[in-house]
Amino acid sequence: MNVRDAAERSGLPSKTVRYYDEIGLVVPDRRGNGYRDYDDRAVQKLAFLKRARQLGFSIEDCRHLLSLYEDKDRASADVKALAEAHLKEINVRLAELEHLRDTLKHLIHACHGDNRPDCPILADLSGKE
Amino acid sequence: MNVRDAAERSGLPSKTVRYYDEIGLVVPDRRGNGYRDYDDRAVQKLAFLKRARQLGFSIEDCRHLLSLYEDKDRASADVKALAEAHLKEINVRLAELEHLRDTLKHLIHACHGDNRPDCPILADLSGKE
DNA sequence: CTTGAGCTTACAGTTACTAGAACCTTTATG
DNA sequence: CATAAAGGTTCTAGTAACTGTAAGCTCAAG
Repeated sequence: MNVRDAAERSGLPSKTVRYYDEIGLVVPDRRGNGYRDYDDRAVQKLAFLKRARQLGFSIEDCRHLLSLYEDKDRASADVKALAEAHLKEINVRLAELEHLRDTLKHLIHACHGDNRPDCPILADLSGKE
Repeated sequence: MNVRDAAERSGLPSKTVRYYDEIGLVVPDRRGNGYRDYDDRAVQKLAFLKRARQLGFSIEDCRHLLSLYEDKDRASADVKALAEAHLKEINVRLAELEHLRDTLKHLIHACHGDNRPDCPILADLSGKE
């Protein structure tokens, strides 16, 4: 099937599907006219990628996951290790983001928000600590 | 003072300080030999930027904040609105990240992680739902 | 046969830097 | 005074993961 159909079935934009071909993630066959030709297996891989990307795995992680996915004899320990490393990163990002939110919340609360030029947000940003 | 000193005092890498000059965020004077020459005011602005970037404001937000910071007659309502919009984005990101973490946690827990090729993480990624 | 949709490639732009190369200036030392 | 190290300059390219745009080829329908 053509790229558009593969894109629709996998839920990705066609631009992205072409991009995944370009970087060698999912390389389709080509027809006589040069058009990409995706089969069901390729569409499955694209859908797999969409899900993995949504879960925040990087493209390189995805490449790895895809090869494990392809490999019937892969060890699930490999996959688990990858997922665990990823979870760790997510927890770090979460903590940072929460801290950031608290700081911002505090600043917004302290800011009167009227037309007086005195503003605690700017005061904090300028390093009043 | 030279770029290195300005960088050290503001807590930014000198590369970044030069970059901020290039994009017109903090443009220092130049000496006869072409060297950048930062004064205390410029260093203050750099430090301001560091803090604002740490809080997750984009460069364009920072440009806006900087002009408000410079403007003695700015309305703190403007700053507050910017901060509130930013907080909203952060909350969205937080919710997404939390959801992601829960999914991943669940998957890792369900994965036995030994050498058997059967792996629930890959099963989920392939769209078993 | 023409029109329009859909395919192709290639190149630029996005964000916020970072790395490296080639070259110039200043400062410290023998 | 010569020189070498340290630090300054600009420029280009690379990063992640696409997205947008343009020029041009192919195909299906009327």
